[in-house]
Amino acid sequence: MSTWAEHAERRLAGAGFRRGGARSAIIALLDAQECALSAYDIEDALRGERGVARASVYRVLDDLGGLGLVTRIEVGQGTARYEAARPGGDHHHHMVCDRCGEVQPFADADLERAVDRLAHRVAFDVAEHEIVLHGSCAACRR
Amino acid sequence: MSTWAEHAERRLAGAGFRRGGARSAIIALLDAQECALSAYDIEDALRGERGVARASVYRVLDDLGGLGLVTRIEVGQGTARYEAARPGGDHHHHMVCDRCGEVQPFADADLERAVDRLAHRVAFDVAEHEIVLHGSCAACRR
DNA sequence: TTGGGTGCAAACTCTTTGCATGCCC
DNA sequence: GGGCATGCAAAGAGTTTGCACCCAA
Repeated sequence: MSTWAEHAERRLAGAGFRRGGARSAIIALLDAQECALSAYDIEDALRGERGVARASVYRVLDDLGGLGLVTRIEVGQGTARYEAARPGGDHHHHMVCDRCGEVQPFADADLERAVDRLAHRVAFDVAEHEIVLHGSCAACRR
Repeated sequence: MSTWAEHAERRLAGAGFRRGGARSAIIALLDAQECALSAYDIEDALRGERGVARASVYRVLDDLGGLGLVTRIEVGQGTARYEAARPGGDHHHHMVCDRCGEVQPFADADLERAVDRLAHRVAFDVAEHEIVLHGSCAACRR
């Protein structure tokens, strides 16, 4: 058993990447999150401790994405979000509050089964799926 | 029984909008589509017959979206797509080929039921949902 | 020492906004 | 004639790229 950060660093090393301060900081940050962060969130969160250039944020996320270590989600509003792709059962999707922009994760086995069944029926080689619920969160609904 | 274009024009008039050539052209184009178009697709398709400025494309799509007449979908790649929201049973979702970018619609009653059941269980007022399958289309898979 | 990793700044893409003109009512 | 609809151009936001410097190997 090891953390996702360790797993990611190992995979990167195995893929021929060198180590780097910016990348390690981003990986550690992602590992500590419960839900997806935008590139700006990441840049902002790291501003204090060491600072990472925006370009590096995108480059690192792209590298991690290429190895399947992070998942990129689009919740609308034109900003992509990224989260650690932990191996094994943490598969989940997102609810987005269209008023305040909050993003909350949820998981539903029924839904996953329905997607799996569907994936076998279509003329598409389905590798991933993304489900986004839009609406109002408890605080905004009132 | 009437076309979606007529329906849309009527709703716009009812909401206090005036008529306009650019908007009618966009509405007619959307009505003729089977699947979602990007803003660029729309500008491009209309270039010959009358030409519509990019700004107008976005403004019209925004107006239509505000009245619930079009659905905006995000399939990744940072570009939004829009399609006519026809009242009644044409609810569907999309499969995106990550290699060639093709977007294909699909519908699945099982999936819809699972989403509906889920929507009742979560601490969110779910208004809409979007499901995107990523993978390879038949042509790219080979 | 070598080449990948990073920072900075500029470029790019998609989208929105400001303002002047034109058309619907 | 009045005011929304439209076109054009510039501004914004998010993301990508070019290039020089730095650091891991």
